[in-house]
Amino acid sequence: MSQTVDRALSILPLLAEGPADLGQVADRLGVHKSTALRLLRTLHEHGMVYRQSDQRYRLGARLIALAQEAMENLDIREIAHPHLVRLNEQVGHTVHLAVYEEEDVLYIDKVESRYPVRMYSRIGKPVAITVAAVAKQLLADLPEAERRALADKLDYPLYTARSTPNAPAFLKELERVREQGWATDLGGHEESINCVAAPIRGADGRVVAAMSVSAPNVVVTADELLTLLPLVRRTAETISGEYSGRTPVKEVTP
Amino acid sequence: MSQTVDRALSILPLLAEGPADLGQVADRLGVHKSTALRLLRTLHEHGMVYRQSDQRYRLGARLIALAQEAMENLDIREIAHPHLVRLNEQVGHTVHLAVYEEEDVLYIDKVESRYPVRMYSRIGKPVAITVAAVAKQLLADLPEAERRALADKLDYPLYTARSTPNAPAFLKELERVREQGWATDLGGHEESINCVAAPIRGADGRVVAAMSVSAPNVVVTADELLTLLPLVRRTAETISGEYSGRTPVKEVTP
DNA sequence: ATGGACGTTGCAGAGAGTGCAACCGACCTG
DNA sequence: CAGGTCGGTTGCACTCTCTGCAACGTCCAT
Repeated sequence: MSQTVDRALSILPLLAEGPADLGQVADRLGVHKSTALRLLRTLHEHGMVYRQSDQRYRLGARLIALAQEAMENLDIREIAHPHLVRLNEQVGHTVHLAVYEEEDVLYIDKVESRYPVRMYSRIGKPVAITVAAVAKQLLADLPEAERRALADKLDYPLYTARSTPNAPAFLKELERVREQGWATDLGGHEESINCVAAPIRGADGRVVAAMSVSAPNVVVTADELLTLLPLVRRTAETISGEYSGRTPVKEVTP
Repeated sequence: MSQTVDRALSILPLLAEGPADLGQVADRLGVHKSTALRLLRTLHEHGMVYRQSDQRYRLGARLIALAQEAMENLDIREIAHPHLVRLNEQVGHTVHLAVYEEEDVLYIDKVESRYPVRMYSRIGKPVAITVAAVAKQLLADLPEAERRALADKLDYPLYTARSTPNAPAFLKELERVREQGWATDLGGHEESINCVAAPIRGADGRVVAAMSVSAPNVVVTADELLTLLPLVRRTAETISGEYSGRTPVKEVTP
């Protein structure tokens, strides 16, 4: 809608790939160097990009700090956190909280496994959308049309032999998740890692977030992990209650 | 430098404070509603802001994902990580890695304590710049003029009785850190938490990052923590060597 | 020296962004 | 249910801002 801002913002994902110099930025934007320079300068003033010692640009600290604030302000995160911790204390495995937002699924909270073998993931990191249990859980709740459109648009990388192979399979899986009210990922992302996920719903019944418990095969088998499902669902249910205001929470004097 | 982009970027920190509606954004920017609308639309297209169900805007998922990528691409982080993990295995306490960048100090990596009592901090979070050991370590290396200018500009919140109270005290402290080559925070941020930090230097000798070990009083006393100093410094030294290319690291075929 | 690569600056022209005013729809209120 | 208000949205004419160009400066390698 706004050309200048559009161009400036296009620089960011470009720099996210790695540092680039003025010429490279100008080329990839398809604008004159002087134009790119002015845009970069403005981004720089706001701390969104940083000029490293070799004069090349990379993403800046303010961007990271902003993202941090953005996450801390998500109230679902605040409400869910203590419950995630408690669940982690009970089961010992890694617990994740994720949200869906306009074609992205992001982990927004994580409590680390107490076992030495841990799963790699990071808060803020986009989730493997076609296979992760939380992603399935979140997408399963989209309106039919949106779900189909998204499924068609996605890539289906074969992380493992059990990864979701294509759109029809994905849609079928989402349908199942929708009906049963929980989701799994059994080695679809990493051969040896299984997850079970449950939905967190707002007052209107829509899924606002999803949480999951993940554990590697070497610690518990998939079957053993599934026995935790009732506990996971109950936790999600508790969080839903608190989030939607059904459960009275302690008042905070302003 | 570029008015439009400048305005658009100014919206982000504003939304970081919490969700806002169109009118509020327009007011705080000092522009007409229609202008604010167009800016927000552009930001929205890039996923930098998100329109929640009550029509208000908040920061979007793409911003968080971008920041994530930005951090993963910091090569100091990549190099340091295994060493931080190893140190954590040896001492058990929380290990942090932080960088300074244009008036911000950020944690860019963290390995959690293995003790149940943990320190609150988060990757990407701006550090308490006037008291944290890593912050002192990083600022101590700034050129004299810049250090003074920054010290004057900062606020000196009294987190505890031992917090750095003002600019002169801070500068004196930085001077000491500079000379001794390590830094501490003994209850200056949180009454019961102590940290020791050491610098990581690039090939030119400049400090590029700082690392620290933090532990609460209830686990080890400040004196006990200080006995770990040689180990911390040695680790920092090893990372410096690898980062500056003095230590040959395994080649990666392109 | 000399050429090239890269970043930077000043300028004039034009295209993009701006504010205005009117519109729309939702929501209250009398 | 008419009338008011409030918030978001749209079309338009004006003009201010951004753009690309060309020239310049600097550094490096030849």
